[in-house]
Amino acid sequence: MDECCTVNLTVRYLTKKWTLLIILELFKGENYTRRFSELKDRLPEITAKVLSERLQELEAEGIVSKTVDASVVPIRSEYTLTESGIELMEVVRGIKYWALKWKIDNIPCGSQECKLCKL
Amino acid sequence: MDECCTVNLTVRYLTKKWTLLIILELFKGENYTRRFSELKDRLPEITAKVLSERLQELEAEGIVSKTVDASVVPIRSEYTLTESGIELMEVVRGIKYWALKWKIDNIPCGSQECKLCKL
DNA sequence: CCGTATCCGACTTGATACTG
DNA sequence: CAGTATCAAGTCGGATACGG
Repeated sequence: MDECCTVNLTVRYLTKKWTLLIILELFKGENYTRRFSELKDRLPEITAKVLSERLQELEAEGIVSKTVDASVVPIRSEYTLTESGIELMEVVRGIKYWALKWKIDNIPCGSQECKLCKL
Repeated sequence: MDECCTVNLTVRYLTKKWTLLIILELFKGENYTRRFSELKDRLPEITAKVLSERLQELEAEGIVSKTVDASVVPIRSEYTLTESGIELMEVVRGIKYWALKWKIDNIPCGSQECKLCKL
């Protein structure tokens, strides 16, 4: 599979755990931007370790860009969806529409808007 | 995360390794149907164990239906995409379009149609 | 505050072998 | 052909520690 096509490769990293949910959280931020701690707060069960790993992977793929303002204390770092990252939201929306159409009866938080888990 | 909403839960199992690629292979079969060995042949690096596990999960989710003809030797079993499964192709298409738009230069097999990996 | 590093246990996936 | 069993390897989660 190492020598396979782009689409296959793309499925591989987009479907890594947390990746799509991180993209969704960035999308919901002002200017498609969120800070590390904001992401961590909004994805309550992710660990700093995995969040850090995923953000680096997304940056390497050109899906997320990182800016650091070291002139302030404490340091302020922000992660922003790139143009390609924003377009990935179509994939997340596709999953959401499908889930709301076919799995709506399973919603434990009682809302199609998924307020509880901020989705 | 165990007590989270449907969309979140849906992302969780749709993004398990191989799941989307299995759905794609079924979609490409006649009548959205393929046999176990066909799937295995077309997903060259999947193991029988994982393929079996994923198909059972997809069946449990109502995405795939299974039919077995035990009257022939060897036994013939077929897996077919349900209506909801067919609609999941929109998600796969979304990923494919995105990949072809943003990652086209990385294609090692030299084809947008991904002939090498049957994608 | 924003991380990275490490260790470790748990869960997931992979490799191989082996049946009806 | 269509799987299952077993065991090894990889990935993820959780806690903790540490540095910019």
